[in-house]
Amino acid sequence: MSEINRAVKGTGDVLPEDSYKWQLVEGKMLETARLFGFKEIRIPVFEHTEVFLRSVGDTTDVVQKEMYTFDDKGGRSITLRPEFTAGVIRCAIEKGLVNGALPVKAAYVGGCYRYEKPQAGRLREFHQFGVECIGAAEPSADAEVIALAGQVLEALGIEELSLEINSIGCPECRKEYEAALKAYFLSHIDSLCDTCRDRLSRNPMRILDCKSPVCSEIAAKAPVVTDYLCGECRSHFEAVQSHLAAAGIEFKINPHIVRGLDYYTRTVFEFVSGGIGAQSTVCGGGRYDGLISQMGGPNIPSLGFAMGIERIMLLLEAQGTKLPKETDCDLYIAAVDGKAQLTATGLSASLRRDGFKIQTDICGRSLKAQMKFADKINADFSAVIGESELESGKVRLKNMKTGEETETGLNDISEALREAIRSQTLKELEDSVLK
RNA sequence: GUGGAUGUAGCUUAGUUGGUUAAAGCGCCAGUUUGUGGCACUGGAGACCGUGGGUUCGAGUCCCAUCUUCCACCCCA
Repeated sequence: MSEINRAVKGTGDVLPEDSYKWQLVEGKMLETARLFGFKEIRIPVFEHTEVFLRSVGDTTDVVQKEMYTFDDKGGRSITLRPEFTAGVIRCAIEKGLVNGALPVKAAYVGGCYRYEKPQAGRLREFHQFGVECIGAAEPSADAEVIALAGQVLEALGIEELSLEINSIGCPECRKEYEAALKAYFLSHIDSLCDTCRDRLSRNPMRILDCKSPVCSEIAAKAPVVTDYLCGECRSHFEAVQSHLAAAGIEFKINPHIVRGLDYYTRTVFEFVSGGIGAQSTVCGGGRYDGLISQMGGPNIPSLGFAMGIERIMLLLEAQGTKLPKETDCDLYIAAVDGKAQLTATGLSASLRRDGFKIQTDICGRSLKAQMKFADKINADFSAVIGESELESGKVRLKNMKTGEETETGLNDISEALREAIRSQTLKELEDSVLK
């Protein structure tokens, strides 16, 4: 296949038959966010490159090797968003939200772009749902944001996830910790793997979650962040835990959680799953108190999380979760000849205005083929228009599941259809209750 | 970016030690006597065998390169 009929590497399509799943999942996410007071924000897919350099951090992998950056025709350096936080914060500062009533609670859904080597659960265009809670410093805010993430995952029916939390302190206490960590790993430098030796100078905290058996054995005895937290950070972390307990949320403290974006401070957390291979983090987030001032805004705190929608889809798939699907077609109107088709066109138009999902033949097929098609698209009811119907002014509504037919006037079809749908759904409801 | 695997009709696959017009199931379209779906039967369309080179009288089958997808690492959602 040539380029013209091949999707770009690491991108995917959502087909018409599958889009309802995405609508359902995204709808559930935003709906749950609203329960917590988070309203949807929509920001551009691209920003000035500087926005990401300043926020995500210019030493991170995301910025150094994964951004889609280009110059536009006006000579501006533009980057496709690799994540949402930077853009949301930019918007909040630019539009003055940070000077208004706090906290600002914003939720988002949309595509992100990272030049990565694709594999299952990791794409070049992927989609995130997430929230930003701006201007809330209290530990209860951390707990609320974590609770929201948890409730979204619960509402989607995702099973067997574990919540892991950690505190990586403020810039002050982290400095001390990193020094201690460096000293510790330096004493074991001969045993560390190559990548970890490299990490020692750049970001020693990353060694903590190295998968190599030797490194993780060394890491297990390494100094623990939480022992180096300053008084304020320590009591903040403890209070977060109390609030999580009060909200009835189970969690595990994992001192090895390290987030790869520079802006994180204090609380960091992940929801991790076992079932979808190496890309096990379904949701990640935390606090970033310095980010807004770092981006030229006032000195106010902020926090949030993001979850990968494709990974959630993978989980739902792996669990075998059946997402409820609405009917695609209330009534299929079949026509036996050209004259009848004209009537069918008129009838379709008027019934659609009444809010029904109507399909009729637009391929010039035989009656039999039309019925087959009605069956294929799962039409709930069908009706045939032909000479006798045109003469008598009456049609029979056929229930495609039971085969039952009810006669009605051509002019009363709207009411008859409404009634037929109602009694059918009632019947199905009874059946499901009896079961 | 590093390592490993994969690639045959829309989908799932078969294809013998390289040998004539590349199979099957599902799906799609049409028909089984004229106005009714699901079942069955019959027929049809649909594949430059991922792509480009090479070896050979001859390659889906062998070699090289390249791309895709997948797996692990890296990183992250």
